[in-house]
Amino acid sequence: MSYETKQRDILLNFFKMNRDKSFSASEIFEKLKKKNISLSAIYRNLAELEHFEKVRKTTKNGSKCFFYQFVDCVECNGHVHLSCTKCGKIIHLSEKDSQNLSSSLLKNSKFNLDTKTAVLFGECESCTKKKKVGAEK
Amino acid sequence: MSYETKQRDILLNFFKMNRDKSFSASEIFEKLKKKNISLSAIYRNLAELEHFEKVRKTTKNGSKCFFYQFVDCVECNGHVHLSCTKCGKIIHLSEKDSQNLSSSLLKNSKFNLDTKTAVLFGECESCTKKKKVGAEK
DNA sequence: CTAGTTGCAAAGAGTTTGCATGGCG
DNA sequence: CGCCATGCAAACTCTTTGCAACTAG
Repeated sequence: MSYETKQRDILLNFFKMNRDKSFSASEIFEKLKKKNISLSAIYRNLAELEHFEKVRKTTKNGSKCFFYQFVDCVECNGHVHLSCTKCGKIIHLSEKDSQNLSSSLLKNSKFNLDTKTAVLFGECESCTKKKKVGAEK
Repeated sequence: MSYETKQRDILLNFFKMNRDKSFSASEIFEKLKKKNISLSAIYRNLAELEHFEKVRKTTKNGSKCFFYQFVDCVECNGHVHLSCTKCGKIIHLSEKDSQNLSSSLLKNSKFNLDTKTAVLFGECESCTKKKKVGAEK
């Protein structure tokens, strides 16, 4: 990661404008189509950014492709992330809650949670609300 | 799922002999090579078994393929699973711990954890021990 | 100018599907 | 016998890679 290219900027800007969401490579490609950045440039830059821990690569249950989320801060490595399977929103579990989770797993199940990569899937508050509203009709 | 075929039996037996582990389709294919079951039969039966909730399809961070684990009991739908990224072992978090986790996420982050599909990655007890032994050399 | 980066197209992995054949009931 | 499942190969999707052209420093 030595040159500052147009494509790298485009991609980083995209992530900065879309904090707390995760995207697949092709979603990014679609959304940046007008800006002329090739899919392979996206993949290569994502790999770079992942290597330098600016972006995290995650899997989403059921989906066959990878999702990428911006890791804004160093602290992101210290806490677990929640990911809404409906809208893709990322929720940062507080450091305290992450540690509680991690230590209770260690204590009760002798299991070393990998907080760097752990992602819990579910439904966020607003999507749960939406669903209820829909059901009331 | 109406006929009871040789291949279906082979696959189910394989899972029954390997409880608490998860496998990719090609791993299963390799291990059952001698028994003559085609990859596509494996995929099709896995899909069937998943549909009837006998098998759960999960993703493993970093790996590009799906992993399948046997869902032995109905209760498997009520608790969260831990998966060791080193040896593939599946640990069933107790119902109580699962509920604690789920309800604390709901309370603190307004997040509805999907316990049916949630899988936490990390390292199990024996793999953690092995690592330490290796380091002591 | 030199080395890193891009775009394109081809190659790869994992998974799915179409179709003729074969086996369960 | 009729229908479902199998095996094979081809198709598909997502991702990676090789290479020549391009560009930042």
